[in-house]
Amino acid sequence: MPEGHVVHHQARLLGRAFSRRPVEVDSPQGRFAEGAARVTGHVVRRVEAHGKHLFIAFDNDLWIHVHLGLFGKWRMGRGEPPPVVGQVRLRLASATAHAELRGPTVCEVLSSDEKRAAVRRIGPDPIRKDADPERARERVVRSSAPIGSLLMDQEVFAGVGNIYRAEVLFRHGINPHRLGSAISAEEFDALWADLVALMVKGTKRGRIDTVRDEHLPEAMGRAPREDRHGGEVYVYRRDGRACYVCGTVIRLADLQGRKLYWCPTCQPD
DNA sequence: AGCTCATGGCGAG
DNA sequence: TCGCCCTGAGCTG
Repeated sequence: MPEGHVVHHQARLLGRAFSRRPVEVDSPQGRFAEGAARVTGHVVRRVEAHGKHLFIAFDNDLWIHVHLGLFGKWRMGRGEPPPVVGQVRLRLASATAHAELRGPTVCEVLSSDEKRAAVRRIGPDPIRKDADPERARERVVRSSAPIGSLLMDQEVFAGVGNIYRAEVLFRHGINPHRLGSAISAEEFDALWADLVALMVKGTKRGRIDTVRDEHLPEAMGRAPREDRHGGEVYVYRRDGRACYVCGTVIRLADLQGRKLYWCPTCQPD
C-alpha cells in the first residue's frame, strides 16, 4: 500500500539485487505466465520508478511494468525463493536473490515504445531529478478542481498519495477544497519544494514523517504517535483528535471516494 | 472465524 | 459516483 517513496525504494532494492544478471521469471499463480515467458532468462538492465509505477528493463528490449495499487506487495530475499504460499503473480530469481509480487493492479510486459508512452502519461514526480514542475504548475493554476484532488491526480503530481496530500496541505496552511486556480505562484513553488523534500526523505527512511521539529512529541510534551504507516504526521488519520499546532479537532471528509483530513483552523477556507 | 479498512486506479453507467 | 480488482492487518467476538 505504497505512495511513490516506497516504489522508488523498492526500485532501488530490485535494481541492486537483479541488475546486470540473468533472471528467471515465472508466475506461480499463472496470471502472468505469458508475460514471464517473454523475459525469463534475460539479463536485467535496470529498474526505474516513475511516480507509483515501476519498470524493469530486460536485454531483449522488453520491460515489466508493475503498479501495486492498494493491495500489491513485493517481498525480497537472498538465495533461493521459498516455497510458494498463496497467490504469487510474479517471481524473480537470480543466482543470489529472489523477489515475489502479490496482488498488483498492473503486472504486464511492454515493448520499449509502449514503456516510453506509459512514462509520458505519468506527470512530474517530485522524487525524480528530471521532473519538470512547470508541467504541474500549468495544470494547477488553470484548474477549477480543488487542490486536494489535483494532488492525487497522477498526471499532475506523480507519486503523491493520500498521506502526502493531507500533510503537505497542512504544512502550507492550504484548505484542500481551495481551487487550483486560487493557488498563487508562491504557494505552488512552496508546495512543490516541500513535496520534493518530504518524499526524498520518505524514500530514504521508508516511512512518511512530516512533523516539523518544534512540533515533535519531545518538543510538545506528548506521547509519540503510533500508526500503522509508521511515521509522525499532523492530520492523516487523526480525525476527531486535537491538532498538534492549535488544538482544533481534525476534520474528515470524503473526496472522490478517498478520505481527506485537515485542520479547519490552520487551513481556513 | 469473520468483518472492516487500507498509502490506488479503472471502467461501467 | 459506484463497484470491482485483490491482499493483509487489525480489530471483534
